[in-house]
Amino acid sequence: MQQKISSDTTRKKKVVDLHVIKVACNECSLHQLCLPRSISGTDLEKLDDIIERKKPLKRNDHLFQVGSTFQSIYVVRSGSLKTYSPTVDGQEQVTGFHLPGELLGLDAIGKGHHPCAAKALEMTSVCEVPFVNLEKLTQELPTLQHQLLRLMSKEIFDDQELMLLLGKKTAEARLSAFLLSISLRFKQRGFSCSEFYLSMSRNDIANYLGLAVETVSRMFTRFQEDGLISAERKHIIIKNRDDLQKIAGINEYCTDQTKKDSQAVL
Amino acid sequence: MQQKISSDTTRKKKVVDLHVIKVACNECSLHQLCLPRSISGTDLEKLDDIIERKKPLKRNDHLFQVGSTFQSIYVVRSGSLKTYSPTVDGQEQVTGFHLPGELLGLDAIGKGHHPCAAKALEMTSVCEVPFVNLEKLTQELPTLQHQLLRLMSKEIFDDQELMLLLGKKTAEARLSAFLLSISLRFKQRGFSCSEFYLSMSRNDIANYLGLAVETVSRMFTRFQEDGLISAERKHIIIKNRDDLQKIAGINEYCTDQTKKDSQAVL
DNA sequence: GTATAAAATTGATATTTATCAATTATAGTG
DNA sequence: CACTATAATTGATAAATATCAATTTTATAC
Repeated sequence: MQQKISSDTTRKKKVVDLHVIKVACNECSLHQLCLPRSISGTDLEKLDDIIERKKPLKRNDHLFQVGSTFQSIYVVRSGSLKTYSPTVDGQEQVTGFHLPGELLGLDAIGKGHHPCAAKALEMTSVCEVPFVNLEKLTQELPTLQHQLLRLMSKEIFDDQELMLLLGKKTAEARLSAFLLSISLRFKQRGFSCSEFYLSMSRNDIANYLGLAVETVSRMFTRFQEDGLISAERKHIIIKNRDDLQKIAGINEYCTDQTKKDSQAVL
Repeated sequence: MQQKISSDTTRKKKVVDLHVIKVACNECSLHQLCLPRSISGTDLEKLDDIIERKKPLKRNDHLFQVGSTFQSIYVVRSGSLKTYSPTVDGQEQVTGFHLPGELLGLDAIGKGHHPCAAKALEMTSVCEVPFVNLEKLTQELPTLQHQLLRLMSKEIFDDQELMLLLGKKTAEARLSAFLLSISLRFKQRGFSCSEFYLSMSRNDIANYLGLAVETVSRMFTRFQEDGLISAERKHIIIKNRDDLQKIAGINEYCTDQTKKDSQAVL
């Protein structure tokens, strides 16, 4: 239960680190966690004190393996990762994609080890937050605890939205819901929601959606023919969001704020 | 942010309630939350103080509606519920089933309102835990906070297992994974894992798994013909767990503890 | 740059699953 | 108990998707 991580004495001075984090984490989901409005200067230093920067991961590097002991939660700073579980027949099943500002490892707190592996899809850097330290700190800072609970709740909420996605019957409904989901997540981090790069392969997408690669490829082609999107390899442009939403057949993923609000009411 | 619930003065005496809860919650997931080993007698009273018993729900009664403001998390004491979201075309999509000892409402903490509705599948009773009180109490009791985080993490973990289920390609893989999942959950609560009653309709199952009702029905028939299960209406007997697991094609849901352990190691 | 490997696309076919329609079984109600 | 509505099953057919095979494109290594 002792953490070796914070015994690292070669770390740069707090103040400098903090400054960098403050700037870079502007659109990060940990932003709320790291820098609640009400937090005081000394509290902020305490929090900064427990956050580590991992050295960047290269494509296909693992952030953690299946079954590895849980020590920290991670926030994607840049790049992206996929999480996956091994299946009986030696294949892997992709369980999620993690974009900048999103969290990894929350599913491991309960059991003490990671139920899935996390692999970088491209050059990726993450922040590491040793959990024992974070938990200790939440006892001192009630706002921090509240933020942590909110973030975990959001994770549960997001997972359930993805279950809605995977519960869809047709391949086109799944793929369009997937694309809208990615689009929304980019938007939430301050990126364009109508134009973005998919870092994951068609194979990963197919695996994740429970479809054959060929089907996914054909759907991409069809969506292009129908003028719904432009897909140049990994470069995606959403050209007709409305129709995509109709195909997805769910009101969960709409980026239109008015719709989202009306949905929230009863 | 004020809670009207605890202003109820007609509630029975603490000590009596506590006793009942202690006995009945033996196999409840809130057991860990309610009654951590290290908790002292007075702390226990404090905790008991914030737990409410709702009056039992009849079949098709709602525990909460979509969009209703979040106030409490709930634990299923007996019976069962389904959660579902409305889709654009006026249909509903089932997002989960909740068996005795399982939690509801954790997905609502972040946004402050319930993203899905919860409806009783049969006569059902739940415990209600007003969240502001719980959160306040965790500040006093570090063990309680730890348990709460563990439970939320477990929820995330469970959701991801279900995503594995829904990501499966074939109908038979989905249904067998579903049955094994239910079986495991019953086992975890101390019920039989080889014989149980499904409280949800075939329609709900199909909806949840992203399949047509007819397909689900046919799969039930096929599984019976193959001697995998016995399905007399809602009464299910698992007759050949090994083959079911092969069909499910994943090692996540195995109830065999040895397999589970070996899986945990890298 | 070329060679090689990996990823993505496309086509043809077989399998699976949804849909439509009808029947049977079950549960709820007066 | 009969009556009604709902749920579940079964069969036939159409539609969707997986699989197999081949090709093209892109990425990576040398």
